[in-house]
Amino acid sequence: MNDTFKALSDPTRRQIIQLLKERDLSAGEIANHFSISKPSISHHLNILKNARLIQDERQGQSIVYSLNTTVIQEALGWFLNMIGSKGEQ
Amino acid sequence: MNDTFKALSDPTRRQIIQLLKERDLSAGEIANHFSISKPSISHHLNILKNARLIQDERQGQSIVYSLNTTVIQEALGWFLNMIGSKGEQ
DNA sequence: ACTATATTTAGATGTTTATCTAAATATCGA
DNA sequence: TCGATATTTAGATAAACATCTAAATATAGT
Repeated sequence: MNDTFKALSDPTRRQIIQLLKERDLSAGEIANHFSISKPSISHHLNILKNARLIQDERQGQSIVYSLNTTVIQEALGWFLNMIGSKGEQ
Repeated sequence: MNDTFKALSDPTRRQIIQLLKERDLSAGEIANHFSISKPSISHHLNILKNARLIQDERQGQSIVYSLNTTVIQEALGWFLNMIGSKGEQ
């Protein structure tokens, strides 16, 4: 759970997740949306992957990333719990 | 929004929010739940306050903190959007 | 006004993090 | 197998962050 929140604490990584919400993208396609270097994007992708927020699959020369909504749902649960009635859970 | 996620990325701060979900607490009462120093807790409270996740009110010698669920609801919205159907919004 | 209690501010320190460039690895097509 | 393309790994650096102790501020009660 901590890995999830840590991963989501960076704006670049949240934007990557938003991009992947639209459609699966290769590492290069993701990098093209940003003005930071490819190695930096690769680093962010790795953090998201370790948090299991995204998954990757090689397709020929490219590595294609996709969203894992399961983990996002878990984080959503945390927020729902915080908003639930006092003392509940 | 970034302040919200940054604030929630620390486990101590998430725990503080969970404590305040149960009931309002003074800074000292909050600090008693942790093994870190009072100034460190004060620092965390300040970060949560700047993110508007909590609010404070002086009551005599104490300063009592309470949750602001409005901002939590905004963050919840981000997650709901991520889970919504592809391309939506 | 003085003392005790509650909390924050100031300043220092070690760790983590985001970023970069350069080099390494992997795949594809000719 | 060679050259081009795609991505990651390695190593360095500067900024951000969590924590500490000591000192400052604020309130309350006597």
